[in-house]
Amino acid sequence: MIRNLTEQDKEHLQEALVKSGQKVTPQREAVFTVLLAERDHPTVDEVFHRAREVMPGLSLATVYNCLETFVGCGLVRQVNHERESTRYCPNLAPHAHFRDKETGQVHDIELPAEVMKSLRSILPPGFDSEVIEISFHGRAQAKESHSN
Amino acid sequence: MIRNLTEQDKEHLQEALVKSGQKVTPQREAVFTVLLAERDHPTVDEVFHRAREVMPGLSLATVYNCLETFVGCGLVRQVNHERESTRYCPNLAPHAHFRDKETGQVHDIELPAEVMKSLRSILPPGFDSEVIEISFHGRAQAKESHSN
DNA sequence: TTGCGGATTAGACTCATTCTAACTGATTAG
DNA sequence: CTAATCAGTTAGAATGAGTCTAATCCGCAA
Ligand SMILES: [Mn+2]
Ligand SMILES: [Mn+2]
Ligand SMILES: [Zn+2]
Ligand SMILES: [Zn+2]
Repeated sequence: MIRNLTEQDKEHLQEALVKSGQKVTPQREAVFTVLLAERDHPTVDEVFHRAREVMPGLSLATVYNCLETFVGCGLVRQVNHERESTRYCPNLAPHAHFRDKETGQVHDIELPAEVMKSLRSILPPGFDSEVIEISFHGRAQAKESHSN
Repeated sequence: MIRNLTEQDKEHLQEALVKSGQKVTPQREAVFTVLLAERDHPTVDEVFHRAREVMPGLSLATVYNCLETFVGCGLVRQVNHERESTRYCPNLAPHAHFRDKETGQVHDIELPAEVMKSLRSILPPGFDSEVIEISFHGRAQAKESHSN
């Protein structure tokens, strides 16, 4: 169910943490493992329950802390749709999100550099944007999910 | 401060409400007036306080109700940025939002049809989107706000 | 050993939003 | 005219995601 981190994933985690002056801990490894295992944009609660299967003592507070830490050092992105619970995404490539009206599932949508550029170009002079969030809402044909 | 609704605005309000089987009420007029008076994407609380100046007995619950009604009949859009309080926007033209990192102010960004089209085009087959939300976050040079 | 500082933890707290149940007031039916 | 109806309004309670607090825990270094 929850595969272990590859050596490469471990390095990725360690490098990002150390670079921002923080430590690799068992809890952080567990939470990161959960995020990489199933890239379905889980909520904090979902991460919590999944991580507990492998580390039963883990607390919800720590899951919040770990995720905040990861966001802070650029390991994951937060994903919000309206006022629903925040979800987390370890996909670092520029991408948009598509939320299925029926299932609630969130899908990644690749974002070509050319589209990014045309988006930046609509900003009037004086506006300088660091982050652009794009989210779609609609129906997606059921297409069995990659078990990764 | 809070200009009254023009005849045209009143018709717009009435038509949208009646079309979805609802009534024009003094509270709804007051809330709508507030939204049109200052197009700064106010939160519910801001709408509440502004509307109270002209209708002191108005309740917060009613402001929530009115805004939900307006969203339901397409008179205004909800605007969310991360998990901040929901804001409301009466601009019905397709547009994106730019949130100023420093001031928190939200600005409308016109969205050319051509950009919308290129966005739709990045959806893989099987994905059908009704709503596309685009939001920028960064710095905007202070440029005195139009007093409308 | 002991001390330090970051990390973890349980539980209290916040606060935007939603829910509930009583009330109001306009309209309709008898 | 009453009375029934019904959408809308209202105050206040409840909800729940997220944040905060204060007490440990623990690896490391003096
Ligand atoms: Mn789907
Ligand atoms: Mn500004
Ligand atoms: Zn994603
Ligand atoms: Zn707007």
